[in-house]
Amino acid sequence: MDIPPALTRNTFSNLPSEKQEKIVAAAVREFARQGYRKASMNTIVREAGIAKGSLYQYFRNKEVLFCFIFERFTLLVKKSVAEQGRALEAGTDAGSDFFVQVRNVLLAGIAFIDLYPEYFQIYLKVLFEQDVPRREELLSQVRLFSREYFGPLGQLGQKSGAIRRDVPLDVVIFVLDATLDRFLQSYAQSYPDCGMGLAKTGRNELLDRVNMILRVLREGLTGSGLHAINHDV
Amino acid sequence: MDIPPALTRNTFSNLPSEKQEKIVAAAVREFARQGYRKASMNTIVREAGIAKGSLYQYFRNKEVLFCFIFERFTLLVKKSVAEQGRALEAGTDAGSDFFVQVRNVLLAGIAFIDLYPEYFQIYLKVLFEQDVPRREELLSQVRLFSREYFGPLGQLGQKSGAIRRDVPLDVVIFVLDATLDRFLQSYAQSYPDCGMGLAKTGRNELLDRVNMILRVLREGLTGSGLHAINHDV
DNA sequence: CCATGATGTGACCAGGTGGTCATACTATTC
DNA sequence: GAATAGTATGACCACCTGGTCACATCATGG
Repeated sequence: MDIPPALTRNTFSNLPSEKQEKIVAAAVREFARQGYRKASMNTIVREAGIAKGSLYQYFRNKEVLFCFIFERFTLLVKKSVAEQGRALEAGTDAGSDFFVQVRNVLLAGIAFIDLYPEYFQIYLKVLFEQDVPRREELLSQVRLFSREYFGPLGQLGQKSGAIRRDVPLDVVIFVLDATLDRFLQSYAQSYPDCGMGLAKTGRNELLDRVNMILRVLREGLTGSGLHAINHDV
Repeated sequence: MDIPPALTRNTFSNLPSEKQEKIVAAAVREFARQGYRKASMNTIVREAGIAKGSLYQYFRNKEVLFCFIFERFTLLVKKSVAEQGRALEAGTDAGSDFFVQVRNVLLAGIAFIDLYPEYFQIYLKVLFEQDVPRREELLSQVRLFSREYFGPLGQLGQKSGAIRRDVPLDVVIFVLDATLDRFLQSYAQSYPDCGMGLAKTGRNELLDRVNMILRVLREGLTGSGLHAINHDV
């Protein structure tokens, strides 16, 4: 994504170009607050304490700057899931229960938000904005949940009998994706007021919520398995 | 909300001010496509085939125009739920099963989108935009699902035993809201690719999906009630 | 047919946008 | 110290935004 210059000189100081980092830091803040379109290059420049011309020496234009940052985001995501994968291997429950895995994905998401709240905010903004330059391309590189992740998982679940087989995989994934996605959104911001106030609660209550949501996904909203009759709603 | 003028003259023709309607129609299109911020008054004026000054004679500014349209939307919503309420009274299942009611809400949402897709699009845009002028105030007037609607319903469900009591009402509402909301989003647009292609499918398949999603919400993702052990995920 | 007041019009405004470029500066080399 | 190349700067550009206003047009009442 554009060759950030000034990396050929190496005057011993500023190896990874401290100026570029200042720009990126300011840009991340601005994009997280405003989304792509509303973010102002002037503001970024001002907040970075830098001249406009300098910015455009490092990043050809707004789109390039944004893509650079978003690619950082996808890198951080990949790093995170890799770490989480290793953590799982270390534990005993590699490839264990379907819902344990789902829970782990959700917890990984929470951990990511805790670590990089601004980057996650940018991701959300892209998700909701319509005209980010290379939106589809960028999003396809992350896709935290969704088909690619839950697809195989759900398939295995259905095969092993952990997941009911009388409901198409599509629907399974849809419900999972909708719930988890919304949960993370609620966690990351105080989303359209339905957030249950997640962001404020302590660690324990949060885990409680996670467990209860998973229990509902698992067993449904009706208590224990005394349904079976009247399957057509 | 600003007194749209030209309603005092009444030259027999254009009773509800045909010009105003032209403006509103163009504005609805534009806001539905672009959301509040990105929508351009110039475009609206152009598409309405009208001079800029004229627009500003009917609506003091962009905010007023938008609020006028959004209030139309809330009116349409209220009309729709009222009609749906009457339809329910007519049928036999007034105040019946919790999930039947949830299903009805969802179907009402689908019907609304079919009737007024552009207005629903505007609603979605407001939901996802951050800096719409009187966002909170406007949204609070609709709130299709969410606490106010599902709160009492869920409470009754828990009391009657239709809904499990070992999960807080908050969580019940959260899962319901997340799933239904996302479903309507998927229906209204081809939402971030997880849409199961709802918009394209026929009526029957759509109802099928609805039923299956409700079944999952009801009974959970694991087949029939053979869980009970290992409640802590 | 004119006078009056409401409506319609588009050139115009200030302000903000992303982006440019001649210039100034600074570090390196000879 | 002079020459050279890399970097920093901010005034400036064209463009677009929401909004205004002096003027033209029109329908009406006398």
